[in-house]
Amino acid sequence: MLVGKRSAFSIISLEAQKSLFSSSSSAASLSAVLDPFLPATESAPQETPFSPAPLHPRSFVSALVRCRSPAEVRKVHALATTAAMIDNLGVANKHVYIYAQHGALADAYALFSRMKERDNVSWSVIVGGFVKVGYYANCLQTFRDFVRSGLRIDNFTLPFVLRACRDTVSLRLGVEIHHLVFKAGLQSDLSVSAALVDMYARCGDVDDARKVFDRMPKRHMVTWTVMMSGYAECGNPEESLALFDRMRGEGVVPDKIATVTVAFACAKLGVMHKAKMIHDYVSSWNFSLNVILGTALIDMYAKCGSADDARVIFDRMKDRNVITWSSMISAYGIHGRGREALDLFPLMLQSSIRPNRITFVSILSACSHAGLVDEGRQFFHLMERDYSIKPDVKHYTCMVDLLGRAGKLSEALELSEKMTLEKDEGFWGALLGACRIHGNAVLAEKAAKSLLELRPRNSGYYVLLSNIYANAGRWEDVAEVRDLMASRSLRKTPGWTWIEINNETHRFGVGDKSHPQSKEIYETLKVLIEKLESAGYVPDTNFVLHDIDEELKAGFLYTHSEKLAIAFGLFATPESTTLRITKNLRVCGDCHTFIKLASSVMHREIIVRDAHRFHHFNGGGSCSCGDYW
DNA sequence: ACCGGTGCGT
Repeated sequence: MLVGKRSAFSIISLEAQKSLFSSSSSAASLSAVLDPFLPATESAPQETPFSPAPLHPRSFVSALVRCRSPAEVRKVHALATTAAMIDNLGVANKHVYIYAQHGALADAYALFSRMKERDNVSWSVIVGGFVKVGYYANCLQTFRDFVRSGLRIDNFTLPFVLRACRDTVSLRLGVEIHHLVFKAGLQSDLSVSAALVDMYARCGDVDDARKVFDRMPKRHMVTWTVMMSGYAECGNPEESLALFDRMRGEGVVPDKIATVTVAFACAKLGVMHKAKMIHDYVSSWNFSLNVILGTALIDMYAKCGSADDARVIFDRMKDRNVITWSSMISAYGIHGRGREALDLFPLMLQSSIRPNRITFVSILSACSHAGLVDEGRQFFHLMERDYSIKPDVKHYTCMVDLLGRAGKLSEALELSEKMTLEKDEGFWGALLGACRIHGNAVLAEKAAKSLLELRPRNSGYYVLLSNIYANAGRWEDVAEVRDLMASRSLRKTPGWTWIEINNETHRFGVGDKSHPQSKEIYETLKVLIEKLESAGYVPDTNFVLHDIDEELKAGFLYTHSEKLAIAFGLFATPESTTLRITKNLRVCGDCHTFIKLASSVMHREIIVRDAHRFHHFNGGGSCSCGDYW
C-alpha cells in the first residue's frame, strides 16, 4: 500500500511541477483574482488607475484560506510568484499548508522543495500534509530530511510523525521517534505525549502507552481519550471504563468524543449497568446527540442486552447515517428479532439512506438468527441486483449459516461450492456449524482442518475437531488431536459465566466453589434441578460439542458455569428481576434447554449473552432467537 | 497546529 502511494506520488509530483511552470499570469489578472478576497476598504474608488494598492503578504494569506479547490490555490500561487511574494516565508508556508489541506500534496511538495528558506512551520506543514492523505513513506522521508536539516525538531512536527507510526503500526520506528522526543526535551509537551500514548496503544503496546500516560504531569482530553480507546481496542475495556471514572473523579468533564470511546468500550464489555451509567451521563447534558455518539449508544445498548433501549436512542436521534441504521438493524438481529430488523430497511430507504456492504451483513445475519430463510435469500440477491453490491465472504458466511441452521445443508454446500472467493476463518466456522447440526462428519472434518490451518493458536478449533472425532467414535484421531494441541502447549479456553447482580459482576467456572455464597448456590441448584426434572428435564450430553472432556462428565454437567450463575441469580435477586448472564463461549445445548425450562418454571426473564449473540428466555419458556440446537 | 470518536460473520 505504501509502495503504491509512493509511486503514485512521484507521478503527480511531475504533473504538479508542470503546472507550476505553466502557470503564467499578468498584473491585470492579479488584482482580478485577488480582489474578491481582499477585505472591503472604506477608501474611495481608486483615483489613480496606474498605481494599484500595494500588496501585503496578508492579502495572499487571506486569499489562500478562502480557496475552495487546488485550482484556486494555484491561481493565487501564480499571482504570488509574479508579485515576488512567494519568497516571503509566511506566504510560502501558507501556500504549502493550503495545498496540503486540499490534498494537493504534489503541489505542496513542489513548492516546498523550491523554497530557498524554510523554518519549522514549513517542515511541520509538509510533514503533516503527507500524513493527512496517508503518504506515510513521504512523511517519514521528509521528517528525516528535517532532522538532517539541522533545524531543531519541535512539538509541531512530532505528533504528525508519531501519527504516521501509529497508522502504519510501526512500533520500532515509533520507539525511535520517542528517543528523539527525549533528545529534544519534549517529553512533557501535551501534544507530543498524547501522540506518543496514541502511537504505543495503536501499535499494540498499551503497557508502554500507559507508562507515558502515567508520567504526564498534565493531560488534556485527547490524552484521556486515546488512552481509553487504546484499552478498548486491545481487549481491556474494563480499564477503559476505569479511566473514564478516574477522569471524572479528577474533575475533568468528558466531552462527546471521550464518551463515544467509553461507550465503545462498554459495548465490548457488555455490562448493562455501565451502559446505563454512560447513558445517564449523556442525558445530563442539555445538548442533543450527534450521529456518532447516538450510534455508539445504540450499539452499546444492543451489545449490553437491550435492543429496546437501543431503539429509544435511535428514535430520539435527529440525524441518522448508514452506520446508525445498520447498527439498529444489527441490534435487532443479534437479539433474534429479525422481523423488526427487516422492517427498518424500507424506512431507511425512505430516509434516502443507501444501504452498503455492512448493512447487508447486518440484514443477512438478522435473517439467520431469526430463521428467515426466504427473506435472507431475497436480500442476498437484491443486494447485487438493486444496489450493485457484490456479496463478499461475510455475506456468503451469513447465507451458509442461515441455510445450515434452517436444515438446508445441501443448499449451503452448493453455495459454498459456487463461491469463488477465498474462504476465511468465519466462513469455515459457519460451514462447520452447519455440518455439525446435520452430523456431516466428513465435511465437518474438512472445515475443522481448514480452521486449524488458518488459526493454529486457537484452541477452540482443536476442541471442535476432537469432538467431531469423538462423535464418530474415532478415538485414535481424538487422541491425536489432543496430542497435537498439547505439543503446541495450547489449552482449552475455560468457559466462564458472569452474572450481573446489584451492579456487581460475579464469575463462575465449572464446578466452581469459590463464591462466598457457594453453599446457598449449590442448595438452590439442587432444588432447581429436582424441579426441572419433574417438569421433564433430561440432562443431555449429546450436544456438548464445544465444551470438552471434564465438562462432559456426567457429574460436571450439573455444575456447568451457566447453571451455577442461574442458581445464584435466582436466590440473590427478587422474583421479578431479569437475570443478565454472559458466557465467553457458546452456551451448550443442554444449558440452553435447562435455562429455557428454568425461566418457565421460575417465571423469570433471563437474558443470556454468549460469544455470538443473545438468547432471550422469559417465563413462557420461549426463546426469541429460535432453537437451532 | 485544532489531535481523540460510530456498524459486519462462527
